[in-house]
Amino acid sequence: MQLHKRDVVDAAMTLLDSYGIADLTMRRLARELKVSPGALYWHFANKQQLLGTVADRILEPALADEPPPGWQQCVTAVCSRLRDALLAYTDGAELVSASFAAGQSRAASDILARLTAAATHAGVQGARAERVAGTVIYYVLGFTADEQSRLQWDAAGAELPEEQSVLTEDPSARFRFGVRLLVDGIRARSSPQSDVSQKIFE
Amino acid sequence: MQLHKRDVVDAAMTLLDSYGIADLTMRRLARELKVSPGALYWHFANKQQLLGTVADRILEPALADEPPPGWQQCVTAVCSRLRDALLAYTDGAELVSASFAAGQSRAASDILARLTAAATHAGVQGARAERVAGTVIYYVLGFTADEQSRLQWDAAGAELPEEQSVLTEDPSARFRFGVRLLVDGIRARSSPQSDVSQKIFE
DNA sequence: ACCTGAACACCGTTCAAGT
DNA sequence: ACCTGAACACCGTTCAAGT
Repeated sequence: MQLHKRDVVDAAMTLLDSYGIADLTMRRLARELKVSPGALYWHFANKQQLLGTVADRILEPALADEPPPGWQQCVTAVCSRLRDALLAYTDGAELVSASFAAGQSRAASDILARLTAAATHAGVQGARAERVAGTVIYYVLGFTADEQSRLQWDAAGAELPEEQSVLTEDPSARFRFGVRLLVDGIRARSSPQSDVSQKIFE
Repeated sequence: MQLHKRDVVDAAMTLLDSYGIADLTMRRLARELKVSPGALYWHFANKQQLLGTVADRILEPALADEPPPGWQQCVTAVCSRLRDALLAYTDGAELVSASFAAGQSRAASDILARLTAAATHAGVQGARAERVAGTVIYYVLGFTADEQSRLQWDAAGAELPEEQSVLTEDPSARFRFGVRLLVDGIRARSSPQSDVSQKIFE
């Protein structure tokens, strides 16, 4: 029977979670679907576009329900749901990072929009709210990609060197710590009159 | 005459800056050096290791002189020198991000160490200082990779859509804004008695 | 409209064999 | 010690031709 976009993305998700991003190739995907490689190019313009669609699916659960009211709770919730969604698939963070950077994921843009709204609600003026949202996203993607690569390196055997132990212990706590750092920063940004750095840097 | 590690890295830097990371392949590099592809594997274990060495060279200017005293000035200086170093080569941010994530760049670790020292100096306790340093690095790499990709997309023709204009205007100011956000966060973290979020989140 | 088959122009890595 | 040549097992993408 006919090949649909949905089937392609389903197969891509399975491939990704089973073997990782390096094995998510157009040829491998075609083989799994028992079609010729060229068939995929009827449904997707190129690999980047396909990966963008995969990214959207990974991020779906992170967008499932409305974020809570109150900008701090909103930022915290959006970040932790984003991280959870990324961790749910092998190499999820790496794939979404790439698609976000390439501007190929609608879902990623939606998440950015929620963070921007939260920053505005926190009292950050106009265009600055977008910058705040960007800063937060960079952190979550960077942190989670790092966490996930260590996790997988770890799972694939081998004791960790002493030195790295502090970096792998309680990632959730380390993550929340960074989020709070950003929230504290936003609070300081949003009320310039109480902000010492204004004098120093501007 | 003999092929030395130095020559390989020199050629790699030229290739990177002229054609970007996608064209920095082992085979292309070998062709440029007029050797067989296999020759490179006498000097480097694999491509990842070679890219790590390239990352170290990109970061060299960022480590050239000691950071200023005073933790805020130190964080600000390390961040802006890091960004400058990354922007000096085509796809520099992307390459260094990958090598940093893979733990293949000594220079990247050195920069992390400087930020950790600054955080400690700011009064952040023990292991938390490393987390702060990580948060800052994720931001700088994420921001700069994004900035650079927009720059290059831009340079390669095509007017930008209205919507994206706010994201491309004055990147240096946007960058400093994010750094200040982090600095403000660090200040709040370092003096918990004056930190409202302690009550809310802990 | 949707897909096959085959081609094009590449990859990273290995390794016997040469000097 | 250092490098060649050739092979192995792949890539993404295109496109005439088929149904």
